[in-house]
Amino acid sequence: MTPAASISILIADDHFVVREGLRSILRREADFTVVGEAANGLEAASAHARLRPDVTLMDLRMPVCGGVEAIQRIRATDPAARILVLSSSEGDEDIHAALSAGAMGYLLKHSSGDQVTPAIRSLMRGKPWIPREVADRLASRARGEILSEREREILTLMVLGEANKQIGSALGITEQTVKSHVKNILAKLQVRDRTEAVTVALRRGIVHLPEV
Amino acid sequence: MTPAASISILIADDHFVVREGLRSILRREADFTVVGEAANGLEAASAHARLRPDVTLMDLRMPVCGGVEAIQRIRATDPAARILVLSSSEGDEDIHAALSAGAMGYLLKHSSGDQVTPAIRSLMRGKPWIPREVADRLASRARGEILSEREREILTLMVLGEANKQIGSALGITEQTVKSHVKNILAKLQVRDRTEAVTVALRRGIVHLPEV
DNA sequence: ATTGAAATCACTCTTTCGGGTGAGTGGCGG
DNA sequence: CCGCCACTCACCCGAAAGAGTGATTTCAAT
Repeated sequence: MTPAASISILIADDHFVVREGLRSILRREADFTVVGEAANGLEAASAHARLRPDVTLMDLRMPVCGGVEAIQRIRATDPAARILVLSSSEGDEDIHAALSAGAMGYLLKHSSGDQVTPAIRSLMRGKPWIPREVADRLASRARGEILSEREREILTLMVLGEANKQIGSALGITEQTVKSHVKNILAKLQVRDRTEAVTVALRRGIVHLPEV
Repeated sequence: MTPAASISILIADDHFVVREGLRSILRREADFTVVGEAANGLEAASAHARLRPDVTLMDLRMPVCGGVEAIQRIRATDPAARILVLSSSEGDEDIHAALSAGAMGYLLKHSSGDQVTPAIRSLMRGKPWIPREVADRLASRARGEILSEREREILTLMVLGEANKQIGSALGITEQTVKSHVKNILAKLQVRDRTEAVTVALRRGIVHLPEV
C-alpha cells in the first residue's frame, strides 16, 4: 500500500511514558507524523484547534479536564475531527461516553499495540474502529439500565460517603427523595446496597474517584 | 560521566505502549540494554530468574500476579535485586507495600520521564530513589493508622458490598465481631461510614477493585 | 391529547449500621 | 511477669438504610 499523503497525529495523554511509547510506535509508519502532544484535556482541545491534526489519540482519564470533555470541545469546533480513544479503562460507561461524544475508535491500552496503526488507518478511511472486546463491553450496557442525570449526581455524592440526609441538603431536596433515587440506582445497577453500588459504578466508569 | 559497563534492564508492565515508551526512553542511554520484557508478575519473576538483570522496572497493577508479589518472589531468590517501581498509583499503601517488599525506588508514571534514567543510575550506585512527592505520600501514612491483616480481609469483603452478617459467615465469625472490626476500620481510616471507608481504601491502595 | 419517563415527596416497616461499653482469649515483646 | 494488641463476642440503642406503596408534577415525545 502506498500512502498518498502524510497523516498528522496529535497525542493526548497525561503519562509521559505513554506519549513516548506512542511516538515510538507511530514512528515506524513512514506516512505518520506526530504534530503535537497534550498532557490534559484542555491542552488537547487547544492543540487540536491550533494544529488541526488528521487523527487525535486521546486518553480518557486526565487531570484538569477529562478526555470525554475534550472530545466534546474538539467536535464542537471541528465536527469532522477523527478521534481515537486509547484508554486503560474498560468500563462500559467510559466507552459509551467517549463514543457518543464523537470518538470514532476505542482502543484498550492492554491491546498488543499492533492495533494502533490499523485503527488510525481505518479512521482515515472514514471507518470506525471498535474491537470486539470493546463492543461486547458496550453491549452489556444496553440492558436498559442507564442512570439519569440526577441519579448520576446522587451517585457521585454516595462515592464521597455522604448520608442520604446530607445528599438531600446538598441538592436541596428531601431525604425521602434521595432514598427514592437511591432505590432506583440500586435496582438499575442490580446491587444490594450503596457500597456495592459505588464499587460497581467505579468499575463501570459511571463515576470516578476524586483525585487525591 | 563515562560508564564502565553496560546496564541490563528488565521491563515488567502489562501495557504494551508503556513498555514501548520505556524502551524508547532507555534507548537514549548508550550503556542501557533492555534484556527482557514481562507482561505480568509471574513472567517478571521467571524472567528475572533467567536473565538476572541489573535493574528491573516494575509496574504494580498487573494481572495474574501483582507487582508487589513479584518483588517478593524476586527478592526471595535474589536479595540483591535492584527493583524500580514505576506506578501510576499514588496510594500510600501501594508505596509502602512495594518498598517493604524490597523495591529500591519508586517512580510515578506522571513524572516527566527524565527521572527514569537518573533513578536507574542511582540504584546502580546502591542508592534508593524516592521522589519527595512519593516520600510525602508515604509519610502521611505514618500516622499510625495501619490496618491489621484481619481488618484488611474484612475491608476486601466490604468492597464487594457484603453485609456484616455475610462477612461473618464468610470468615466463620460472628456478626458482632465483624461490627467490632468495622468500627475499628472506620476509626483508623477516619471515615464516617463503610462506603467512605471503601473509597478511601481504594484511593490509598489498601484494597483494589476486583478485575471485571 | 396521551403516554411515559423523571423528579419530587410522604408514610410505614424491617433490617442494618454504627456508637458505646465491656470482657475474655492468645501472642509477643519489654 | 506484665502490658499491649489483635481477635473474639455480647448487649444495648439510636440512627440510617432499604423495601413497599402511592401520589404529584413537569416535560418531552408520540
